Amino acid sequence: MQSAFHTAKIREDPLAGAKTLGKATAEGPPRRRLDAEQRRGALIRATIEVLAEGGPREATVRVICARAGVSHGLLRHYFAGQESLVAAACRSLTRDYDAALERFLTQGEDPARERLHAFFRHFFSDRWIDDRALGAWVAYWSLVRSNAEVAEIHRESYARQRARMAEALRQMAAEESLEIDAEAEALGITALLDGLWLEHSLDRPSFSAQAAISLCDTWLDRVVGGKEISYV
Amino acid sequence: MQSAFHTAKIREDPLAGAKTLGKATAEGPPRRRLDAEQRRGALIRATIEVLAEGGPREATVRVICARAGVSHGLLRHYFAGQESLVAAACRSLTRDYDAALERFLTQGEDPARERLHAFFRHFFSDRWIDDRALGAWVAYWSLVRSNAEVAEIHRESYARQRARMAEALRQMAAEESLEIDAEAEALGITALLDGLWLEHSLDRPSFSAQAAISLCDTWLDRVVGGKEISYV
DNA sequence: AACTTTATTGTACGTTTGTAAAATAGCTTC
DNA sequence: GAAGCTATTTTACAAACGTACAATAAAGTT
Repeated sequence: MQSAFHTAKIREDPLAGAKTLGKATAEGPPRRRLDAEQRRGALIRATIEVLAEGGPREATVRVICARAGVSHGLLRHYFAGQESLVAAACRSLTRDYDAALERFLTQGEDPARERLHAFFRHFFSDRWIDDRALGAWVAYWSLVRSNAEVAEIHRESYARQRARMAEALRQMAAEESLEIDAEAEALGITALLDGLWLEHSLDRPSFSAQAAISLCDTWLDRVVGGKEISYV
Repeated sequence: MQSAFHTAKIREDPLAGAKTLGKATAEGPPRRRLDAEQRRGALIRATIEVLAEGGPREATVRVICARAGVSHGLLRHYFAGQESLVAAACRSLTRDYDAALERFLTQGEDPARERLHAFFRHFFSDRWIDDRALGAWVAYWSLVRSNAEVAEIHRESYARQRARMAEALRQMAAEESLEIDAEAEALGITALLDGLWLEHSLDRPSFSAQAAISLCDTWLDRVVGGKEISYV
């Protein structure tokens, strides 16, 4: 990887402006002991960022730690090794997604159809359609295949995702007196969401976020058609 | 990467059984000079396989060349470097996909709807749902972001993909006297295909190939519903 | 203020990395 | 069959890799 330019080795200031403690020498900011959970969180966040920007190949121990504003020796103090840290980052990623699903689909007093629409809007907003997000997710998918722990994380996360979606669809059907196969419809709209999100993230100009949201809403509209789906 | 076991350094036989030429010493099969296009093809194929099995991190120059049955020094004789080879592999990947699209959607005398259905079946058959295929595609996606050349490959490939799909849908609409927004419907079904394929490849047992095919057919059925999609 | 604990750094080490370039050998041409 | 071309291998090398571990210092305890 000699072609990749060297990232600055300069130690980043994890808490600029708080120089009252410790001695700030000319070599940079002083050490700061951090709460274990905070440090772990910072390392995980740094891993996601680096994974997102440069892919798995650039996500080396030294680069991750530099991004976290920490020397590379510290990684093994909080994680068993690089793989373990990356797995933790993947888990964090799926947790964020699941939290968004729960917030939009299972909370609030709005009709289910409106809650679903709100989630579509959120999913194609800048919160998720982000240069960084795609890289992290793609790196995550690439690890699902090679890392057993990450594969398990994915299995659980995907099942929960579909279950939440099916539940919302069931509520919508009840509110609107429709007969639907909620599991099959959930599988479909989840795949539609994933596919639209992937392609929109890969090449933003190829279609608008509004087009994606419309297509998802259309799926809901067409659910009414009620033709049986053979869900084997 | 000390955890990764060392792959056997033994030279693989690129053409077992053809030992009439050269001297086959005890150290392995003799060298074979190959046609430039064949050698390039072998290296590209090896890159896809390695990318698929181990992801971008394991796809090192030495591993790729070993898989191609060639010493690692040869890579630079056919490609400018590792990145260039990987870009060529991505191009090959999209070409295969485009060829399948053309074969199923634009050839034959069957009604358009049946041709689409045949493509769905093909897309979720073992030809595409393959442990190796997913890894290669995920690696490809991860490069779309970081490699400008691969990004351009994707842009062209995706546009062609949607155009072919839209054309098939237009034919179906004409044959069945429907009024549809072919571009929007193509965007939707393409995303549905991508999403289903991704999730099915990531975790095969989570739903059957038949379920995926049914969902795609259902999309076609529901296109009839004819509600206007605002495709911005 | 001295002592303990341990978070954090810095250095070291053996491997592996991508590429460069010399050495070798297969095929063609004369 | 000797000469020439170049595909292929071999060797070499500096840089970067992940991990181990001794050295340092920040915070808590007495």
